[in-house]
Amino acid sequence: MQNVVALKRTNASEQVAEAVRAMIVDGRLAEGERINEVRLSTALGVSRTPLREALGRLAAEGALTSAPNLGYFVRPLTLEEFEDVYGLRPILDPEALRLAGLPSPERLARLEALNRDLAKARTPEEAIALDDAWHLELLADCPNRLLLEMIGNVILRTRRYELALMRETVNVLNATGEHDAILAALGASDLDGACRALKRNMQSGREPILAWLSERAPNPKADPRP
Amino acid sequence: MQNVVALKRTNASEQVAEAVRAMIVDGRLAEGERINEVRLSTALGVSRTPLREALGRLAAEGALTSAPNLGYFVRPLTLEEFEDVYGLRPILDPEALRLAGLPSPERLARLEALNRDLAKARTPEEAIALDDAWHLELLADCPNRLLLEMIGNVILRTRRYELALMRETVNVLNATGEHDAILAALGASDLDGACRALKRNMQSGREPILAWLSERAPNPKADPRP
DNA sequence: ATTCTGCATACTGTATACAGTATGCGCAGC
DNA sequence: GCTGCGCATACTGTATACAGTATGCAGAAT
Repeated sequence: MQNVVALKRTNASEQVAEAVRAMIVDGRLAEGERINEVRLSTALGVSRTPLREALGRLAAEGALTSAPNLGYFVRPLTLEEFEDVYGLRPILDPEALRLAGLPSPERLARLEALNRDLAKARTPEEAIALDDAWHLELLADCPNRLLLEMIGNVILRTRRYELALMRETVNVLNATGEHDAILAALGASDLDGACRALKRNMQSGREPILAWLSERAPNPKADPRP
Repeated sequence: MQNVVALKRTNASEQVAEAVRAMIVDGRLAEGERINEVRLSTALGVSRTPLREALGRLAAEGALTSAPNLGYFVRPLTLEEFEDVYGLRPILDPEALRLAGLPSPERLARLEALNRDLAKARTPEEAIALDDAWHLELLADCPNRLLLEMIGNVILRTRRYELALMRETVNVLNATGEHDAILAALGASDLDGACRALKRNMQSGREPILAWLSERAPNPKADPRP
């Protein structure tokens, strides 16, 4: 693992966790797939020990599931997890915004710039990354770091669903209008209105994914064991 | 936490994680204490590998912190974490109750019984355990299991603070009245009123701990490195 | 042809060995 | 006496070895 840029971080398992997390959210590890520890560890250039520690952390985060004597599996995309994960953001995000308070002019300008970039995004990956960045920027002043951490985790879990939908159906995320509404309220110093608009924004992404999920019936070729 | 039923416990690291988690919340491992992996693993009768996997999970849960090349430390009780953790429950719990809806008569009866037991509790440990059980029972019908899991984790993190306060000052938790108010609203089918009362209940425990925390200045004898 | 049984194989779970880094103490130098 | 350097020690981070369990296949029995 010495080929990784700078060894500022002495910790291999941390880097491995990051790498595997990325492989999961962008689909290089398919949903339901069983993790072969030997293959994956050699592919990453580390031994099984740090890989397993990383897998354990990812399981705690919800990206993986584990089955005794079978090992780890990439968590399948299910209606149940989707309902849970998407049900949380309309709760968490508005509260975080309320705690963050009205944004500074600089932050407001960055939010508007990000939103313009989002309108110009062409690939699903780009659009989702910019949308996520916009929301994290919106909440950056929230003093409750634990709440922010939870939101970050929830964002990662939603990303898999959004990516899967956008790749299978050419549905392009169009949240710039909703973002504008939030920014307008913030510009008018209407924090409460912004929270309400944010809540609506967090609920609106739900329907298309829900429809797609419930119509694709059983999981494609995923190992359904966990 | 997420393994509610666990049919077959073949897994050592899981049991180790549970054991160490208990040692942390009830104070057998002091706040800020550095974890000696060799000592702890032999004390638990396992090797370092499963212990380390457990420690990694506990770090992900927030019970431990890790420092490169120094290992794991029991997370110290800090004002910052306290504000974060206690700030979350007034957000999460009422939303979970709203999703759970009005309780069945059986659940209502169990809640009243638990509350009577709580009124008779004599030790801090007993009172806290009953209070936690009451809240989990209140929210048991919440369909969002992920939200429940988060609340469970937050409860564990608050428990350390409540225990520490009650052991150092003879302050006895007295939440039965607030619980009664919630139950009264639920009995009158006033879900919204119950949610508001629950929010107040979640905020009221804050002040005494806050006062105690800010007056005890620097950490007692804890290693402040992490 | 089908089903059951036993074996070979592959992979996980755990223990242990080894290397690299932080830490504390003693000793030299001032 | 005080400070700085260097070595000894202890502990973490990682690799590897070993044991136990699940899985798939082949061959026998029906």
